[in-house]
Amino acid sequence: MLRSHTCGELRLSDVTKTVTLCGWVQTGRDLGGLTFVDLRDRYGVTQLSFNMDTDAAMCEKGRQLGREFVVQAKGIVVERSNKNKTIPTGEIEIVVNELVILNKAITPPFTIEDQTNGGDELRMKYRYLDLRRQSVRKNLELRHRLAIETRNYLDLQHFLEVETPVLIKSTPEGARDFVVPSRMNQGQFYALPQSPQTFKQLLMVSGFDRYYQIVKCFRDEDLRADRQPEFTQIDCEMSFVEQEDILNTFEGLINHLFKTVKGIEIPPMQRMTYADAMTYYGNDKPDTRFEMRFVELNALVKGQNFKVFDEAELVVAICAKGAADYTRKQLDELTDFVKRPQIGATGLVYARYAADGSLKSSVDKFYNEAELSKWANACAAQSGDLILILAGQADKTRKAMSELRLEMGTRLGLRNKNVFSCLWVLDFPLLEWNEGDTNLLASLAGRWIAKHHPFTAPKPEDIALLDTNPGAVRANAYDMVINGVEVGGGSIRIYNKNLQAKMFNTLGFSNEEAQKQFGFLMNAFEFGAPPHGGIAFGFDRLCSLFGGADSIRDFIAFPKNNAGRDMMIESPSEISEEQLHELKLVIRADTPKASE
RNA sequence: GGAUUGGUAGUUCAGCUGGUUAGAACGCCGCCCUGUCACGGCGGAGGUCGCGGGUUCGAGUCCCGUCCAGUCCGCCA
Repeated sequence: MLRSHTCGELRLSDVTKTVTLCGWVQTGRDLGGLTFVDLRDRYGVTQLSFNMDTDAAMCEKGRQLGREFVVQAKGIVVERSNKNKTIPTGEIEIVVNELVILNKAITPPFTIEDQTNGGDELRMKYRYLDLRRQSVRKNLELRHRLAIETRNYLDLQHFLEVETPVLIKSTPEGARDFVVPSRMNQGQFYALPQSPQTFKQLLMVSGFDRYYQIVKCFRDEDLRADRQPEFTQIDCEMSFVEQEDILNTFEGLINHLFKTVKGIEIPPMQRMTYADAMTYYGNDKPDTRFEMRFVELNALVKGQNFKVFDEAELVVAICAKGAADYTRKQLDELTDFVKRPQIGATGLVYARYAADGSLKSSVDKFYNEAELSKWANACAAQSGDLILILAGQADKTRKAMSELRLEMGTRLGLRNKNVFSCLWVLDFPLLEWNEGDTNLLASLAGRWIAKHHPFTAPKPEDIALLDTNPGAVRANAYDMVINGVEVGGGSIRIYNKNLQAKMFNTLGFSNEEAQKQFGFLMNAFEFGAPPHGGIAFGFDRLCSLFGGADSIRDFIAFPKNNAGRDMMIESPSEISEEQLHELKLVIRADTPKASE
């Protein structure tokens, strides 16, 4: 070993010891006859001390050290005369008597400190330097803890971690696949898994009745702050269980993680149906840290010659507690907010329930105070509150109101990152009608597609609806939502061959297509498939939530940017003619669509 | 595919309705400084104002295009 101790462990009790430390030079302070150097490693920072009076040659050497030099320093631990209470090693310093520069370093493009001066782009390009910063390293340490505690919990519950292949087969459902050309099978492609879905179901057929894996998944879709093209799931599946068993088992996992990693006991999780989530929050992943539920006002506002409300399919309100003193400027800001194209509302109506008990609205021309007080009643508004109302086509209005609700939650300080509100959303619809948007593969246009995936079991009482009203069929599917973030989701699977065939039928697969795409799974199910179900958690999102951050990138050692590029290694990149030739691939200059 | 914000020194940014020599802070280099820990003091170097075109007597500033980065919608669970 080149060192006897780390830079984070020496204390007053170690005084007089001769130690050898290795690390990077964080910074130096040359006071003339006296020079201090902060030496940093993963574990902390320890001050090296050089004195012109005691050892002029060594002091001269200490002065020569530049930022990020890698050095080995041998010396004696002494008590500082001036202690630094802000760091754990602040009561001691090392009087250096041997100093080896293991490696010089050029000046880094940004300062490697907690308060770095580096912008995101630069820090991504030099990610290996950014990772030297304590704040970034702490995020990866948190990720490590969560992974360890996940394994501890699932192991105690007799789950078995099994690896599944990464080079698999492309399927038409769900997200776009990343594909990998096969050299040995020319003209054919592997796909990278969007999740190990089919494999974990096959493991159930094999009798591994409790499976999990912390595993990379790949989806070739556009990215966001909380979406990466490759991301990590805690993927789980259980046999001989019902929905309730899964909910309890994984509520247990989340409880365990909060307790062991954050030291928080969380209350029993709330549960809400998808239908209620949409009605009361306009969102299938409501942030339940605060109430501010939707109140539908249709019955109270119609027939007063206010055209906007009269013609609206839905008139919906939220009550912002204590916001009646919002200024005209603030209300205009909110109006601008909802009118942004991403939100899509055409306007915002408000009613102030002033502190003096009077009610004033932006539509006083059409509604008198008696009518406004009915609104206030419906919203359970009290004096001092502000009622915000949107109207229009139901789906769009709910979506816009959901955004407004979150915005108001933020403005009113109701979204504290240290408060955690966990929720199960249940009874998702089984199917979704796909209009055939421009971006989807043409083959999927104008038919029903699975909201979760094609193996999700419908609720037994809804099976009959598959023939008459597929959109109304509810699934035995569930999402776990924490603070408005969907952290996990899963379902009870279909294990009955006939029901699976019916499902494929509803999804518009011919028997041949179903056989071709999923034959291996359907065949396996003929050999005795146990009733089973599972769940997958977005591990990166869980990390960012526990770390109180909005972006998952800070919790991934080497993330990609929003164009799917790794700015450090500069991938993706072109490959050589030779490689293309070997794969029998030709890059076309133009890219006409398959349908053209 | 779309909306939107930004791109000026190594870095983070300022730079007004277009105006003559483009600034600050941090960092870097040099000198001074014996208890600093955001050390302090003095001095210095450092710029293709993302790129291309246009308007103008004159463009960092206005217009068009383009590239890069961020956020969001679509998309994705």
